[in-house]
Amino acid sequence: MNDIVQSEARAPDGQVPPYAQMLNAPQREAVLTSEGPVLMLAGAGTGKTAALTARLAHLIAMRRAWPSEILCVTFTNKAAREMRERVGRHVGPAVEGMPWLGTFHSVCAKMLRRHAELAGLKSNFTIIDTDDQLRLLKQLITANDLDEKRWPARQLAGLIDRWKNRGLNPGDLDAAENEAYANGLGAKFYKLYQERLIALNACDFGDLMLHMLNIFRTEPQVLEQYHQRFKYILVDEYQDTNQVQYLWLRLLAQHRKNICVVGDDDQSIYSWRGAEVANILRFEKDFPGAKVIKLEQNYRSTPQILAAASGLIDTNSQRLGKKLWTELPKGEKVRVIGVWDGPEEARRIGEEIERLEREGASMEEVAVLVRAQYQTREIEDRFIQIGIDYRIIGGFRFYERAEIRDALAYLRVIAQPADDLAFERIYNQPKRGLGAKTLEAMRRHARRANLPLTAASLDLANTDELPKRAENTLVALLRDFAKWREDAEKLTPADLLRQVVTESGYEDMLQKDRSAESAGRLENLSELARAMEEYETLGDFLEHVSLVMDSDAANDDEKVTIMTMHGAKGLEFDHVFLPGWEEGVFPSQRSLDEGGLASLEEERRLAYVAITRAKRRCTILHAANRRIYGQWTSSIPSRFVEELPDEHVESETTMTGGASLWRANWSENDDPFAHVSTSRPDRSSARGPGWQRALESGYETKQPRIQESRRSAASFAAKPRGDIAIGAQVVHDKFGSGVVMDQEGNKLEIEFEDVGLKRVIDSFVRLAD
DNA sequence: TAAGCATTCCTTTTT
DNA sequence: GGAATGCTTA
Repeated sequence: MNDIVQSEARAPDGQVPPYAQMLNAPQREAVLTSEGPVLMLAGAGTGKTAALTARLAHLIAMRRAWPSEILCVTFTNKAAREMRERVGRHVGPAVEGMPWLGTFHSVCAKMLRRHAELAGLKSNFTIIDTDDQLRLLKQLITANDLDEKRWPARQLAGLIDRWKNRGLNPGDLDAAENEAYANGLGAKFYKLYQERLIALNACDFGDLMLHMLNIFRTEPQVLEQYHQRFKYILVDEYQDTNQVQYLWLRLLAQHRKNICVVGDDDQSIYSWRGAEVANILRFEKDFPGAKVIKLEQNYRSTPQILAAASGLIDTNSQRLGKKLWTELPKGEKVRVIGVWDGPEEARRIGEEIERLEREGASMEEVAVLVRAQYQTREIEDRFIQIGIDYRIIGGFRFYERAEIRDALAYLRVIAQPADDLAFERIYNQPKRGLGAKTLEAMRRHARRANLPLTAASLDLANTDELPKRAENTLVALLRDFAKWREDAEKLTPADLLRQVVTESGYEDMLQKDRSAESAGRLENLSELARAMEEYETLGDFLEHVSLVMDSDAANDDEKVTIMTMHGAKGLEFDHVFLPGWEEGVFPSQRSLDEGGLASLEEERRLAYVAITRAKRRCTILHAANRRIYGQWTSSIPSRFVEELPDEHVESETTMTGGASLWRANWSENDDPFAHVSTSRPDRSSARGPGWQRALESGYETKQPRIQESRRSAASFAAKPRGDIAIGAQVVHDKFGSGVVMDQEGNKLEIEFEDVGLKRVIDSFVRLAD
C-alpha cells in the first residue's frame, strides 16, 4: 500500500511534488487517499491546514478533478481565505478557478442565487442580518396582538434559528417545539416570518442553508446536477457542523462518497450554536469503510504545554481519543498564579507583559484569552493605565456598528428600493422629523396597495393623509434616493457612499455631535468607503458585506491581543495569559447550572483549546475575589486548575490574604496618584466574605517577590510630552474629551466630560482641536 | 419628537 | 457596575 501511495505521489517526472514533501506519514496518507470517505482527526497544532491544502493541491495536480469540481467548505471566511492562499502557493492561478471553496453560507448563497425561484425568491434576494431579523419579528409579534414583553422577539429569533439549524421547516415542528413559544404559537410565527421574508425577497442566515437543503430534498434534478459537478468534497472543522449542514453534506456526498472531513472532537466548542459533535463521532457509520487518519504530532507547543492540556482533556468521557506528542525541546512548565482580586490579576498580567517586552518578545506574540467579553474591561483598563498597546478582538464587529449599518441601509435602499427593512432603519436617521406616526401611515398605505414602503410613500405623498411638513420631508427624501440611484450609475460604489453620507445629512449630524464616539464614527465611515474601493458594483459589495461580517483590519502592528477563548480557536501565540480560572467564571456559572455534564465537558474542551494556543509559555491566573455584576464575590479556583497534571505545572500564590492588604497600604504610600479617589480600589466594598475568610484563616503573609517589577508607568519611561500642560483640552480614544488636571512625568490626570477623573499615559491622548 | 429616567439583563457568537 | 432598552414626560 505504501508503495502505491509513494508512487502515486510522484509527479510524472518522478519527483515528489513540493506539496507532499513537508508532510509526515499520516498527513501524507490523508493527502493521497483521495478516493472514498476519509475522516481526518487532527489534534491542535498538528498541521491540519497543511494537510488539507496539500490534499486539494494533489487532487488538482494529479488531474483528478478540475478546481471547479471540488467543493471545499469552511466555517469562517478567514479559514477559506487562508486555504485559497495556501492552495494557490502550490498550484498557482488554478485556485482562481475554485468557485466552490468558501464558507457553508457563501457556498449556499451562491447556489441559492441560481435556484432562487425554487425557494420562492428572486435571484437578487437580500440577506438580512440579526438586527433586521429582530425588527421584523417584533413587527409580527405586535401585529398579531401578542405582548412583545412577555414573548420577546429575541426568544423567537433564537428558536427559529435553532429550528433552522436542525433543518426544520414550520411544518416539521412537533407539539413540544410548537409549545416553546407563546403557548403553542411557535409554528405559526415561524411560518409568518418565513412568508414575510419571501414577500420582502429576503432571507436570513439560517435560510441560506435551509432553502438549499429543501431544494436538494424536493428537486432531485438539482441535486443530481451537483452530484455530477462535485467529484470531491472537503470539509474543515467538521466537529462544528450542525444538523442542517450535516444533512446538506450527506445529500451531496452520497453519490460519489469522495468526502474528506477534518476535525477534532476535543475542540468542539460551539454546541450552543447548534454544532453537534455527534456528527464527527458517527462519520464512520454514515460512510462505512471510511478511512480514519489521526494526526497526532504537534508542531506548535512545548511538551509541558501539551502534557498539561492533554491531562486536562483526559478528564472528559466522550472522546474519540488522541494522543498528542511533539519533538520540540523542553520548555517551561505551565504557570498557575493565584492572586487576591481582579485588579491585582490585571496588574500582574501587565507586569508580566512588560517583562516580556523588556526581554524583547514581540507583542504580536502575546495574547490574553478570556472566557467572556466582560472580563476584557479590567485588563483593558490596566493596559491603558500602564501604556501597553493592545487590540481587542470581538465585541463589536465593524459591520455591526450603528453608523456602518445605517450607511449600508442607505446603500441597500438605493440598490433595492423594495428593501423595507433598510428603509425603516434610516427614514429618520439623521433626524428629519419623520416619526412613528409617519411610519405607521406609510405601512398602512403599503399594505393597502401591496407595495414596498418606498413606492407606497410616493403614493402617500400625493394624498393628504400626512401633515404638510411630514409630506414635504418625505418627498425630499424620496427625491434624494432617486438622485442617488442616478448617481449609482455614474459613480464607483465608494464615491456613491461618500456622496450619500454627505448629502443625507449624516455627516453633519456626526459633526455636530461632540460626544466621544462621533469622531470615530466618521472615521469608520471613511474606512467603509475605503473598503468599498475594490468593488466594481454596489451589488458585489453588498453581497460581500452580508456574508463577510469581519473587516480585515490591518493587524501588522505590535499589539497584545485580548480576545475570548472562542475567538482564539485556530490561532497561536508564543505567550498566552488565561485569567479568571475560577468556578463560576470558567467554567461559567451557566454551564454549571444547566446543561449538566455535557456542557461542563464543553467548557473543558474550551480550556483545552485555550491552553493549546500557547507555543512557548502559558500562564493561568485565578483570583480569590472578583466583582461580578457590581457584586464582590469570593471564589475558588477552577476545577480545571486541579485537573492539570502536577508535574507539568508550577503554582504560585504570592498575593493572597494579608500580603495583599500589606501591599495595598504600601502601594498607597508609594503611588504618587494615590490621592486620586476615582482610581483607588474601593476598600469598603472590597471587604467581601472572602476578605473576612482570608483574615480569619491566617493566610501566610509573604513578601511580594515581584516588587521590583511593579514599577509605575510614571517612574519608568517618565519623559513627558512637551505639548501638553495642565489645563490643556485633550481627546482620548476611549474616554473622549477632557481637561488635564495634573501632570507627572508622562502620566496625566484628566477630568473627562463623560467618565470623570482618570489617569492615563500621555501618548494615549491628543490635543483637542 | 427627544430627552430623561427607570428597568432589565446580563456566556461564548465562525455566518 | 453598566449598557441597552423602554416608558414617561416636557
